Amino acid sequence: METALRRNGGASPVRAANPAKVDYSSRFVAGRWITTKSHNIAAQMRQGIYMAFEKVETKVDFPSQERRTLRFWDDIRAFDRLREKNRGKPKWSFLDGPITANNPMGVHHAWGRTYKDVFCRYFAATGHELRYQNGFDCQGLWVELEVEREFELHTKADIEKFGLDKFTQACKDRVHKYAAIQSEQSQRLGYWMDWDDSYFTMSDENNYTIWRFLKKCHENGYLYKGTDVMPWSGRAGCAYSHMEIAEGRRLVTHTSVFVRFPIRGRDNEFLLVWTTTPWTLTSNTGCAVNGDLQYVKIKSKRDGAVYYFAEENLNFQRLGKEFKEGFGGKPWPKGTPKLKTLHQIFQETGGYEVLEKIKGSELVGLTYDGPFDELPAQQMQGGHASPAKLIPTEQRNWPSGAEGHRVFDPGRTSKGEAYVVAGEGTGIVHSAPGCGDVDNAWGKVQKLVAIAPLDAEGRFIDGFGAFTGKRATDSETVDAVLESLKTKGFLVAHEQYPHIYPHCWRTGDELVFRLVDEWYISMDWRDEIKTIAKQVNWLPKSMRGLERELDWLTTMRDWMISKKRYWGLALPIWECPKCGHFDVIGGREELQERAVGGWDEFEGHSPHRPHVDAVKIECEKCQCTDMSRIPDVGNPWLDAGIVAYSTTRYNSDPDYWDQWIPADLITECFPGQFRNWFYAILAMSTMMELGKDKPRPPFKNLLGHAMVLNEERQAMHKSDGTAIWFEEAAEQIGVDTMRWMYSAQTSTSDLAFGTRHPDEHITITGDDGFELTKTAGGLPICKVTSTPADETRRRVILPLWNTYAFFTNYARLDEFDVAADPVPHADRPDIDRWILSDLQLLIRETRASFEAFELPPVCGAIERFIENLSTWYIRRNRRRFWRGAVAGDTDKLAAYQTLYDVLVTLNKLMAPVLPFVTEEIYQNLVARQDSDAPQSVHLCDYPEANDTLIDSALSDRMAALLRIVSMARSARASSKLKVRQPLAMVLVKTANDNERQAVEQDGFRAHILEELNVKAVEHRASVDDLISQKIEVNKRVAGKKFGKDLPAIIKAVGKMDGRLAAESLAKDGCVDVSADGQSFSLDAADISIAYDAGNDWSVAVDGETIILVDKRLTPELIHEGLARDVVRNVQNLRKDAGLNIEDRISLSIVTEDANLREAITAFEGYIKQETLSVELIQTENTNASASSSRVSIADSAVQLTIEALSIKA
RNA sequence: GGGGCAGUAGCUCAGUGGUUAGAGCGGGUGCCUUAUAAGCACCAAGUCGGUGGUUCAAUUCCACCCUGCCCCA
Repeated sequence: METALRRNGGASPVRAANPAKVDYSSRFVAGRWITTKSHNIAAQMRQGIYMAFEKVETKVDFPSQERRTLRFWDDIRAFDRLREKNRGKPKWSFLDGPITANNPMGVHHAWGRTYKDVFCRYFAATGHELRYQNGFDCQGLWVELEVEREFELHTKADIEKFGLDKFTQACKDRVHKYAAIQSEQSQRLGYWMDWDDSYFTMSDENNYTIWRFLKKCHENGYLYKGTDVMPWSGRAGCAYSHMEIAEGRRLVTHTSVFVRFPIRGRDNEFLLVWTTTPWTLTSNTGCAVNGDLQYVKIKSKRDGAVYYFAEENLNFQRLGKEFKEGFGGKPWPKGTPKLKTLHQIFQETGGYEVLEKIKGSELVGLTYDGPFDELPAQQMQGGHASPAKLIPTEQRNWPSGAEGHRVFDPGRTSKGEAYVVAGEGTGIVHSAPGCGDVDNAWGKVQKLVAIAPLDAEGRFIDGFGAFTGKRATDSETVDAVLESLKTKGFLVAHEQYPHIYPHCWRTGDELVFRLVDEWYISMDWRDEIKTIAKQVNWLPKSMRGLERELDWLTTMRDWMISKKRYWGLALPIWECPKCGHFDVIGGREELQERAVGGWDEFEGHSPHRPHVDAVKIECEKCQCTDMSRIPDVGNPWLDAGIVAYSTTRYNSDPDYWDQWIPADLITECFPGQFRNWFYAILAMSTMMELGKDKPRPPFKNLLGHAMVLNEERQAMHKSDGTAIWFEEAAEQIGVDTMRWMYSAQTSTSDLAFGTRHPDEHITITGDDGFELTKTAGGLPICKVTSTPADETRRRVILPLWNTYAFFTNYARLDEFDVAADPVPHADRPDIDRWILSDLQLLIRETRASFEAFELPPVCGAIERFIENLSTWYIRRNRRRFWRGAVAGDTDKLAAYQTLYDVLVTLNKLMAPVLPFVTEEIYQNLVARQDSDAPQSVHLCDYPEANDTLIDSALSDRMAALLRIVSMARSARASSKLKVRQPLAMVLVKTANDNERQAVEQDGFRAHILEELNVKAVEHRASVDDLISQKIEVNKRVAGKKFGKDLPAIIKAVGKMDGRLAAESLAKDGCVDVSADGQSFSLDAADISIAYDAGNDWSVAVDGETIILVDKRLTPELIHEGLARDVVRNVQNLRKDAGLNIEDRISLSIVTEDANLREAITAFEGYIKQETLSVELIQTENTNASASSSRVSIADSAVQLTIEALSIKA
């Protein structure tokens, strides 16, 4: 049952926090968020007021508007209605990867959550029933560590004193607290989920389904207990799996030592050994050499001691490259000296001589005195460990460490590479099977005992003399080891050695290596997982996800699933204290059946420590009734890996599971997940399917995305205050903008989101009375800047909004009726049919990209469309909207109907990505006009392309027109005549039929005339009679080629006929010139062709297209240009005076420039019409008023005065 | 040490065995505006990481090397 998933701890705090039931803003009234009465359209819609378009302001506080839209959705129960609408329709299954419920959301969480919401909205809009189940990841060390911090618990002993019951309850409480906060924040993002039905990985259902999985592993023989030397954190008190240590590698400097081991049976001869972890020398039992390697035998002059080590190491500059270049971007630590070569070390101590060179194989079999043979641990047969059972039975009669020290050759790896090589060390490797994983493996083969020196806290156990009780990683311990080595004559040299060393990724503790028993799942079934992985469509393609996952599956070791901690999955492994037999329990019922004690104590509790630990079962082998659960908890990736089964009622309702799995989509941030969630869910699902006829993958499509960085492209960290909290970004940037940023970003590229300014504490306020000074985590709100967000707003949100505002505000004035009979499509002008055609293409493209789970092309196509709409369609058609109302003006009606349809459809196309602003637009454009329309844009069907409206020939012609206009603008610009100055003529030598039609067809030509402010445009087959071509030498390129001959070549080229040269270049690709009696061939790189149209024409050339603009001015043209200057200045004045666009004015103009006065008189009608002037008075009196302005037109002083009249248009 | 990916303009990145290698941002200059905190046009000395090789032709294919990131050891 799904409900079982949130039964934990009885109460359901998420329900209580759910704003779908509680007024969104009221939660924050106490001290922070305050909401005033709504002014937006959505608010009016709630009251059922239908009327003409609401006036649209062009300056909008988008975050405030978003908050009001959230309330609107609550009020109309928009999400519930969407689910009702789609109930019973074909299923589309999204499976959520659980978010760690341990802290409030940061801005980086919003990327994946945007993807999730966008696809769910799209597939809902295309008529699918969805499961809207969000998930919280609850169990694991990260929660424990936060709880430890909260209650100031420093060690595992502290926790046990505190009480496991209390401790795990505190962990549950923390998870519930942050799950509630994250739910809240997600809703602010516009994430539509069933927030009452979130799953929690700590739920009974989730844990028992993992039990079932583990039992299946056991039944197949894949579960085993092993001992291994694992990276271990003394602070956290647990081993780290190989999956985890990668997270915490840091550059640190350790004291490394050169130590000499006296060879037994030889006088004054030593093995030279080197290590960066001197404390492990206490547990040395062997030395590894490479039998094929050349070794050297030298004699130190100081004391006559003889040393053996690899020949290559004598002069090897250790870390030479790192000293110069640093460690992968991290510089060599300051103050750490350059490392010495062995040659230097021996020279500095009196010099040495090389006695002979020998093969490594000659060293094999030598025995030696170890550096700490006096310790009891070194003298114990079979080695030493605590607890003693860590020593495998077969080893218990092996000779003690001190007795057994021996030189051996470990040979080669499975890939055929030698284990021991010369280089950083000495070619003789100190081996401590109790302190290293490779050493441990060698020891088993060589019969060298393991001495495991450390306890759970990383301290020396009994048997280590003065070291017992000391922490291995403390610097005093290192000093004590050095002192002891020195006293006993073992120390040759020590140094500061920088290297990348693993650390505990949570506590920062230096990891040590410790012999432990842990539980593993064998990976002998990795091929089965690969088969499942291959059934998944890994996206984006360029992530090469399948390859990366298969790579991991090939190389990964057995999966260590145990952790010696408290808060997590109780591993269902019961072990017999008498005979060592273990069994795995597959569920609660099975446990109850097998229980022979402790059930009462467990009954009524979730399967967590400590209560589940009380249950005892009977051993099938020895019939004792004392089998107890192992104290370990599970690896947290087990928790997240089972959700394809635990959240879909696999155990209780197989039909339900069958309908929803495989899921259509999962999507997560990919770095790390190939070996974490992606791996865990694939592996666990494979096991659950094992033995079925048709094993199914848990999901069909996997969409990954990269990481969020700060604007300097560096990782954001909570610790240094650079991580941006969700609400800081949401309320400063607006979530629509954020969602677009994430959706438009190439999925595989990290997003340089923005910068948090940790020292700039601010209060965010909104025009809805909103006030926010603290984050959900109680921290001060800091200023966030974001260039990509500003860019997105400028490029997408504002053009959309302003286009909408343009339409709406004119439609209001004109009382445009959306229900009017449509002007037949065939009767609409070219430009209308063009934008409608492009709109259909846009619909096709967005649908196709959504279906392919590719958001960047959706956003890219929409951005291009908005740009065309805003900078071409609207700009070209403005006058159709400005015209006064005339009965039967179908052209104007066509313009309104076209733009209306475009906006309404575009708005629906964008709704999944920008749910807020599209809702606002929809309410005004559609819902307000039509009481039968769906109440929300998110209840509308996604647009479908009308193929009959697609006219590709028209699109091609429009593209040709745009190219011609762009080129002509360029020609005009080079003429230095501003566009306000009308010109007589533009000539176009066209390159193809589309261009020719664009020039000659009325519907297109008119745009050229207006756009360029010219009186005529003509097509010409040739313009050779008007322009000349000039060839010039590209001196930089040609100079390198011709050297000293260049001056003569330049001279010769200057005399050439430009047209012939150009023809030659076009035909042969070169131009031949003779200079100084020599012949040179110039190619295209050596020369450039300039077009010179003389003084009368200005020219632009691109490929075959040539455009000429007539620069000759007549007095009439000059007058018209002046008149347009006047109009422009009056319009500015109108704007400054705050007049409405429809207000009439009285205009008076004072100037002494006779030419200007003449122009004004000649174009009086035009000026009055354009400026809505009822009267135009030219006087010589200066009558300054508020709406008066002195301007300069054609270098003459002019005073313009306007006065608003109360006459309406 | 092994494997993978990447290295192209100040920045972020497209792209290609074949004319003069592109886009956006940033910078500069000019223009336009009765929707737009906008917009438009133009301007730019790029060793296409390096060295060899294949080829008529290499930024593109091959080899080696350097650098960065990721994975594994």
